[in-house]
Amino acid sequence: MVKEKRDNQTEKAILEAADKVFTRKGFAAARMEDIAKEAGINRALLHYYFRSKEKMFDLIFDQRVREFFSGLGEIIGSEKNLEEKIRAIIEHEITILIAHPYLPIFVLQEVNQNPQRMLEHAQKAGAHPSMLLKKFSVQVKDDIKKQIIRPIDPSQLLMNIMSMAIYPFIAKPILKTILETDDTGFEVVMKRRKKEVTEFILQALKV
Amino acid sequence: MVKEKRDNQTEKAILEAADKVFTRKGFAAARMEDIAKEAGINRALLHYYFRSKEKMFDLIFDQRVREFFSGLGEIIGSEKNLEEKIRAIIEHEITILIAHPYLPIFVLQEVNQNPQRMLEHAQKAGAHPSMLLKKFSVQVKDDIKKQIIRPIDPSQLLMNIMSMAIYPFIAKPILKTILETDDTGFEVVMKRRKKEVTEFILQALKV
DNA sequence: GTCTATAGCTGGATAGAC
DNA sequence: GTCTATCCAGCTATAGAC
Repeated sequence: MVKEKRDNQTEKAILEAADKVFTRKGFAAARMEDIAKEAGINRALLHYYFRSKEKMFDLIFDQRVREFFSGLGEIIGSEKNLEEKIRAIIEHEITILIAHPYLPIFVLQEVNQNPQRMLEHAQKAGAHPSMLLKKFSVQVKDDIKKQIIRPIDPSQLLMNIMSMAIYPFIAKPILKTILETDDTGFEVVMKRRKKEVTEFILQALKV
Repeated sequence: MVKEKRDNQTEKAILEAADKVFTRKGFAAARMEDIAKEAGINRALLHYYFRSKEKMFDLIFDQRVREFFSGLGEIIGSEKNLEEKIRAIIEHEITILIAHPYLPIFVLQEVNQNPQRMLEHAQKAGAHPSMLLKKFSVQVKDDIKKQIIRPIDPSQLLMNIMSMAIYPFIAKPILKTILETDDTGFEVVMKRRKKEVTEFILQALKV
């Protein structure tokens, strides 16, 4: 089967447009027309390149899930000590989310509607999520025993770390109101947040 | 204009069904047919009672936004000291969210798609959100000056509190996988979380 | 490879019988 | 007040010209 050669430029434009529209609106509210307009082409061409809305979405979603979980596995699996890992996770998560503020609400919204799908995507993406916690737990318990940190449930600690890094981006519109600021100001607050959250966690763990 | 008497039973059933479907799927993905089936009636009757999908949604959404912000204002406005307020906020938020786990993802998803709307609803609901932060800030700064707690940016502290209370419910499907548990187990973890998070925060604030 | 035109379906809303 | 039947807009997807 010979495949016709495609204009890479168009394909790329479509993917970018699809990403924009899907991440902002979610699957159900996104319209093929929106994507076409964003890409500067017409609807028919979308189908020519990607056949169906679902197929397009799966491509984007898969990529975004990887991004959402990216790095976390490597950091937890690395040889760093606990404090270094906490620093690295916060730094990594917030940096990614400043660049892609719509990422968590998009992924979590779709995951909530179809928990099944996430598992498939996560497995394709590599590491099984429950392994993350196991590795993390061992190290935390070890540090507790050595009295490097005070006693704490490792899963609760991991939840705390992820919560403080990710939630503000999900609540962004609310926070912009509360903080009386705009996108630029929000970004400044999030940058400052890296240091603030790290300190907060380390303080909470002191023996 | 005489209004015909309506069967309260049906209206209530519809509202319950609408709530279920809207909170699980969001506005765009929800179908009137889904709601009708859930309520054990047909589509036409939905329109008879609530005229349009949007009107139904607004009713539900308004109620849910109130619920989402409920209590927070009273707690922050109360005469409690900071530690008591932190304890009360965590207790209150997690208790509500155990009863309505879909609440945050629903509200935040819709708010992200239409930030305008939230402002209207929030104002109808009473207190303007930025006043919350101002009140909280005064108290935090005061406690810092008195050396009751260590120095910290009040908005970052408020974000930390809200993040740790709310985020796990948004990430519930992911957490269920990571923790290798089901709905019941998740609830147990969240109940334990009340104490864990409160301690975590108070530790982090120690001078 | 890209466009216009249109088929075909889904889902919100209304009319009208009971 | 509740149902069946139907309308109509909006959307995905395809056919076919260029």
